[in-house]
Amino acid sequence: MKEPNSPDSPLADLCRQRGLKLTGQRRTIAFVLSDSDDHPDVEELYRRAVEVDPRISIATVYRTVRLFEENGILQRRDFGGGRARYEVADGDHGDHYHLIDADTGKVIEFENTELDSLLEGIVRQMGYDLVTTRLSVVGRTKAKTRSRG
Amino acid sequence: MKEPNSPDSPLADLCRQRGLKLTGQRRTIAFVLSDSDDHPDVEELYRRAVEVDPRISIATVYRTVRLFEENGILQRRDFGGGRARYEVADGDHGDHYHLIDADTGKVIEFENTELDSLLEGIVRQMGYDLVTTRLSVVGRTKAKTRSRG
DNA sequence: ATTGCAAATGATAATCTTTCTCATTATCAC
DNA sequence: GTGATAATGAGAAAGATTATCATTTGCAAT
Ligand SMILES: [Mn+2]
Ligand SMILES: [Mn+2]
Ligand SMILES: [Zn+2]
Ligand SMILES: [Zn+2]
Repeated sequence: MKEPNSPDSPLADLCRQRGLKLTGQRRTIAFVLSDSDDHPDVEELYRRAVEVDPRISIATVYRTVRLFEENGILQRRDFGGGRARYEVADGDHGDHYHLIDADTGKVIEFENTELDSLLEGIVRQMGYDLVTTRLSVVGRTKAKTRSRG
Repeated sequence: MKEPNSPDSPLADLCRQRGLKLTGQRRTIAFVLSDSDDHPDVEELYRRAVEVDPRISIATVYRTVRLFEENGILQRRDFGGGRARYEVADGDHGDHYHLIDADTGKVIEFENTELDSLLEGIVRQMGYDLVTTRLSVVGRTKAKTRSRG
């Protein structure tokens, strides 16, 4: 019986560094995540993982994203669609915010240091240390022809 | 049979203004909401409503918050606890943001016009009109004695 | 390479929040 | 007050996530 091995990936290495047991399923999910540059939910991750290795269950995908999130490898996002979405907590990708197109649902990332420090300052002034910022803005394209699309 | 009538409230008036049928249950829920200055979830609203009028079901609370939200009377909030929370969309209360205490879960409201216009500007510069801002920050009190609390 | 054991997996049940169904009841314009 | 219409209550159903448990696997020590 041939075992479909996924190639190693940056996330698989991270897995080892954290002392997590590197199973075939985790290698596959790590590979899929490293290969993604969007914000898939668990169902979508499951679809992509099955392409690479059919011996995987959605329960394991749920377990693995939770594990990865607890270990700082993944970030969970809530764009309000009922299901959580995930992206790699990448050091060089950097912290960023999300603009969601109200009509298409498309997610556009942006960074803004002025926003970073403004939020820092507001929270500090209220006597707190900033732990997490949960921010997404919904917008509609200005010059969009509406009403007969 | 005596029918426990809730007093009218600002929200009950809004109900009428929008042409919504003003049932006893809606009057009760409107009263409870007008009486609240926090961010209750549906279960909590249900508890408060039953105090006023036991002839109410949680299904109706769910239906009513949805109706009120669709009519701009309520705002739905997501503070990440799994259930939606609600507060009155009050004109004079004004738009505001939320700081959540990481240790206690307490929700602290704040306004900041600089943040308002910065977000406006960022979104406009990306070619969009700002529709909704979903922002909450999690913070931890600076001078809190941790680790043996 | 084999063994052994703790940990992970797959399949599915359970949980949790929210919505839906449908028979009954209440609102409101007349 | 009557009647058409919409709202309600109770519970089923849906959708997302977590828990259960028998089986399999990774991996450290032999
Ligand atoms: Mn949510
Ligand atoms: Mn079910
Ligand atoms: Zn992102
Ligand atoms: Zn508020």
